[in-house]
Amino acid sequence: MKRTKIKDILKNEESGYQVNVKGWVRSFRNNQFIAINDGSCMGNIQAVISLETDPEIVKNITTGASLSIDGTVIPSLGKGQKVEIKVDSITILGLCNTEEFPLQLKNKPSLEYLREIAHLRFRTNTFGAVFRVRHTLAYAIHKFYNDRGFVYMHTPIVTASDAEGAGEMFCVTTLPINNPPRNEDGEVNYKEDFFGRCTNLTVSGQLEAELGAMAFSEVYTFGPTFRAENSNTARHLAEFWMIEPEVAFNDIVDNMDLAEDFIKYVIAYALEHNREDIEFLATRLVDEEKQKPMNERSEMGLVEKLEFVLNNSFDRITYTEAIEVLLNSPHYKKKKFQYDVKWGIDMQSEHERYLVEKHYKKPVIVTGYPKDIKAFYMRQNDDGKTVAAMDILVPGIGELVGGSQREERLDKLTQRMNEMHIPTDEMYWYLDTRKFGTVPHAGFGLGFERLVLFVTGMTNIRDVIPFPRTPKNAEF
RNA sequence: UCUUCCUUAGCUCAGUUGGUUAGAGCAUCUGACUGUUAAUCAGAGGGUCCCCCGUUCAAGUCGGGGAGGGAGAGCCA
Repeated sequence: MKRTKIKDILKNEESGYQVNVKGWVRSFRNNQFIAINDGSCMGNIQAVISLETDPEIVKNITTGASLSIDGTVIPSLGKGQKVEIKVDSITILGLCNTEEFPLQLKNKPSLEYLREIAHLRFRTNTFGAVFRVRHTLAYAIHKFYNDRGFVYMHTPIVTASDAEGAGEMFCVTTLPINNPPRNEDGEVNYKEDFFGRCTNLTVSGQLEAELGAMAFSEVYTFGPTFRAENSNTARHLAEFWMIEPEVAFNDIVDNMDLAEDFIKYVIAYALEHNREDIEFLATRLVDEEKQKPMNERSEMGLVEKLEFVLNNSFDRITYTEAIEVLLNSPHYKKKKFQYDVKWGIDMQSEHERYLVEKHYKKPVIVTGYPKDIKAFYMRQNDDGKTVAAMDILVPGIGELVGGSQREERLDKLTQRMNEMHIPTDEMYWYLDTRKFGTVPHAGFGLGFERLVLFVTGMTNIRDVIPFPRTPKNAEF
């Protein structure tokens, strides 16, 4: 018989038909009641076996074992579920030795412990929900851009471009690490390396995406990026996924509109299609926050927070206004900021958090940053001091999006590159876009895992990517 | 990389002023159980108290060093 997904049985609530179900045992009670989960949804189906079932089989129905069950869907005789399966025949597909199985669901294992058994943690309610939501968000991202006529562009993972200077990079080489070939001056001779030059894992697909935008008008990338920074925080990974749309003919305001529409679209899509998972994560969050003192708990539940974001427009302020808000804040006057506030600073997390969590209490888009704290490719404003950059700051996460209108004027761009000591000769291919039919254009980058954090209410980024890569950790 | 907290049974945690044989709940094992919902009931087994060095008659407990983890910070997405 063809397998039926548990999600479909639970959803249509009908009874009186034969099914085959396959999945893993979540619990087995009273020698009769098997709670089976196949990952298709949060819920388990209850399969009821007869007390005359072969004791050899009953013995092997243990938490974690995999089963195939044939039976009839009937209205449940007990409370707690509408339908259940009356089992006709049962096959153990894979045994699970309970003495060795490290996942004891009844103990509510900590997230930290589950991280150590990341290969098994998908079998918990929490991680099941997180990774179903992650999938839905990824799908919604492609759907959003596809529906708007964007071309999904695959930018390279291995790159020779180190121009952006967006942090430390991982070197990609096939040279022997102990004894690499060297030039006369003692430097490693990359001419003998696989690509004939020094190559790295990409830190961003933006520059390549700009090349695509100069032909397709609107493109986006969605792929892995790598940073070899020694950052040990709940918001950083060495390997993470980033979405980077790039749109020709867009200015900074179009860019903000796109980013806001995009974020709202994917949140709405997840709320619609993974309501049950998000509601479970919401109760999980409430439980977790019970450990915290009152003043550190969230004011809104997870679902309310997401709906609030959907139903309110993001506040849009300039960097200059943001600094004024900070300078006029009671927090500043009581000298509660650790870092000084004045025009020209690169705002610290404490400043961003104050703006977004205490002052505006919703997502905020900050534009017009000082040019000296931003990248070379951002378009210079007429004031000569600021650039058309935009960051979207979100409660609990900080910077979710960073983007800008790009500098499309060749002379201004090369001048800025020279000032910042970026080699224009190596970047000829990038500058060619400005030489041959340049147009105003804009784009942004959104860290996928930070989006997943926001939507799931999880607080550590290692818990929203299946196999996190962080300093000193690449197991599994 | 910095600050700070933590590390005791498979998991989550108690452990008093340094003092006999280190405890609990859950999990596991054995048995019971014809409607359970984190099933329940009875019994049993289970410890390199993170590692090293030191103080002491005596260290899970005190001191120093190291490792691992959490939270915050820097950098950023």
